[in-house]
Amino acid sequence: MSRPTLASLARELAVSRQTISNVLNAPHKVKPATRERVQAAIAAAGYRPSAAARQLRTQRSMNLGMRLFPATDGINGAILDRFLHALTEAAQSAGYRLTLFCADSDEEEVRQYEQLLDVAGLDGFILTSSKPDDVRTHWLGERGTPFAVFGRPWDAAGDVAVPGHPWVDVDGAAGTEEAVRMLLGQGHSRIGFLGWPMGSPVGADRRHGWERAMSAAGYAVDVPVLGVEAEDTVAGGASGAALLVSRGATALVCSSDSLALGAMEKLREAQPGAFLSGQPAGPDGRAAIVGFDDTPVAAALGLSSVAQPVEAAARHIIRVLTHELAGNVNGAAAGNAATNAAAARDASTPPARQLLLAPRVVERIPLPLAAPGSG
Amino acid sequence: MSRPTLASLARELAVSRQTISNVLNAPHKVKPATRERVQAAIAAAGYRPSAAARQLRTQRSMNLGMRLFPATDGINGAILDRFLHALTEAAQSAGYRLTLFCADSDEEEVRQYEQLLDVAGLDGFILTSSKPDDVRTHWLGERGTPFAVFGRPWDAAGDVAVPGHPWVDVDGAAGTEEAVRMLLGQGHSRIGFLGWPMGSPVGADRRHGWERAMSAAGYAVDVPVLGVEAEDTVAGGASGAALLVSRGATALVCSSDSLALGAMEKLREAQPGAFLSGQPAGPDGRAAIVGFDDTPVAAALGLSSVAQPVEAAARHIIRVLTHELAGNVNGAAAGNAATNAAAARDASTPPARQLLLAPRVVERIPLPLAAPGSG
DNA sequence: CGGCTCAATTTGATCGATCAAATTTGTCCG
DNA sequence: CGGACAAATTTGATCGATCAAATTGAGCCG
Repeated sequence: MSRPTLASLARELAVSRQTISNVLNAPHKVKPATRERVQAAIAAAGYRPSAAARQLRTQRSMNLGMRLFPATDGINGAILDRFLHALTEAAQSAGYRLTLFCADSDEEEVRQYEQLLDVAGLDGFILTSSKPDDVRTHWLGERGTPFAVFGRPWDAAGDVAVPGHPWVDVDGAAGTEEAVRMLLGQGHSRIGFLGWPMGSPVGADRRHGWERAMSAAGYAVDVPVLGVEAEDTVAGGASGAALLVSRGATALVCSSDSLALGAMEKLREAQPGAFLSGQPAGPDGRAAIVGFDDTPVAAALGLSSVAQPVEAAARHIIRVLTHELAGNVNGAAAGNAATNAAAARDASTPPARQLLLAPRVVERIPLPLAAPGSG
Repeated sequence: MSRPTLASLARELAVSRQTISNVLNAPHKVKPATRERVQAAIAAAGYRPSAAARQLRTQRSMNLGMRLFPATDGINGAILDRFLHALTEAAQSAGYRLTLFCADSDEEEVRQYEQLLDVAGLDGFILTSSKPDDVRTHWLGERGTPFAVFGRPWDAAGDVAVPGHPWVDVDGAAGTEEAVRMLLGQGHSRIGFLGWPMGSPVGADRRHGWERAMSAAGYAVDVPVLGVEAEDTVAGGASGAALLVSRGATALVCSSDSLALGAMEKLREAQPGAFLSGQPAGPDGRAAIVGFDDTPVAAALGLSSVAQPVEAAARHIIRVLTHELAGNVNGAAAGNAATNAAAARDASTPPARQLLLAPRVVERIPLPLAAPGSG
């Protein structure tokens, strides 16, 4: 026999379609006795309402969309895997499905929104890699389509703007700040920063944390000297690290694991054993290089790194988005600008529409095999 | 004004709904003059048929499902990014959408199939990581749901079984074979193999290619000695490499980039410069270690690696799946067991239902910064 | 007992497309 | 001119759910 429908189940049970529908969507409207009888029948028949029919009538698809970027890098892009998985899982347990799509540019992405809204009736979108003056958020905002962004909205000056749409981000500055504090605690004082070229708000944010921590520790004078820019590649990390070491740095905080990896490679040759295993200042062989993103490579090589809580970010994005979709539109009223996860956890209060999560530094001991004399 | 519908457009044009529908789905049934008039109106109004309404009537959702595995490793899992992106892109340009979902186990995955088929009416599934005696393919096969697998069906003995469902895979043995040939060409003869513990059909396949190439070159006698198993981690690679070197290996073919990375780290310490830069036999500083999967890490570190054509695999999976969905069910008749991409390219002939793609070895020169004297 | 209220349930219309069958239009030819 | 036959177009029913309004039933009270 084929899939049961409301009508077929209704006939079998000698009740009306609407009663069964109510059991599912408004149980309080149904007399307890009937409700239980119907519920039992639903379970027995394995009845599941058709999303298409439901969508046709209600104009809601229970479907969220997200653009999949091409895997450009891979070392840093590795956290996308984790983000996507957590997102899918969270959406799923909130009763939503996740639809992926591709686009070559932001304009193309907007065209896809339009199409997916018309054709598939998606209920909302999740955006990543927010940019200053983002055409996508403008379009969605004007149209009134619900969405949430992983990444702060950066205005043209690189500062945080407040356009009021939901977003979740990780506080990069707090991450590099903590990394510096860790290195200070290990006895380092000449701590360099290896960052991306100017122009990236994310990069500027991470650099800012380093500056703040250095200044707070009384090393403000070193900031102009020990901050270096390099292209975000392994080779860039190598040359940047060489420069920093020549300027007297004994420890490095990097904007990415690619850079950190390059630095590690370079320093391993330049000062075998000494630098890498933390000799100048750090006890018990701790690395004096800290990367960013805590990619699998860092874990594999024993490289310390700043870990972003991407799973928490993904879960919160879904929480905010589904909250808005549940009818709680807008919300300039409540729950803005939280700086910790507390507001995010409580299910009863509305989730923070803007949330900045703190990363944490994962401290690692470099692979023993990198130390001489073990082969 | 709101979204145009078939009815609203029909009223405007003074034709019937069905005529417009025919223009879209069966243009030949409409008189050219009318057709063009309608097409113009469709374009002008920006009309797009509602997928939900269409699905309700036709019972086809134009939606494919794929389970997203948790990012366990990341070094090796990195190719998933590329696969997923290519898959999404191919599905999109074939007019299909891609829905993701999560599951904790294969049984749970099957439960998700059931739910997604009932609720969302997915048209088919893409499976990854095929296993011997796969419950998922059994279930889908029995139920008659279309699907395609990235990965050969391995029977319980680890050999290829032929259950007739569509699959695409990469010929791992051919990859390791080519890697060995490359190393032979560089003058190496004692070429070791660093693989996973027994039990993985994929691992056995890769080892097999090494054995074959070694035997073909007249080094069959070395096979029992120079094949070593290690856990698929960087640490495992390090200890395995040490063992192989102690047995006289001068070059290594590995089952993964994780293993290769570990080997590289280890050998760099043990025989600085000499081994890594190919001194024993290879000229011009070529690496004597070859990894597998060509992950971003390998690229970053200048590690040679066997590259899987995952994009081509993804495109072919979509091609086969959509071909079946277009009504060409089954097909024990035509297009089986192709061993190259030729059959895959021709759009007129039916796509091969089973396709084994050849990987290629990406030869790299180790990072210059790893050579002494450059810092 | 009649009438009123409120809870529980049912009925008919609707969402936006396609299918199958009916109808209109057009062409050709005796 | 009329009739057969094919081409082009239209009509009514349908997919499977929800919405809004109508109906039935129970309980209460004067």
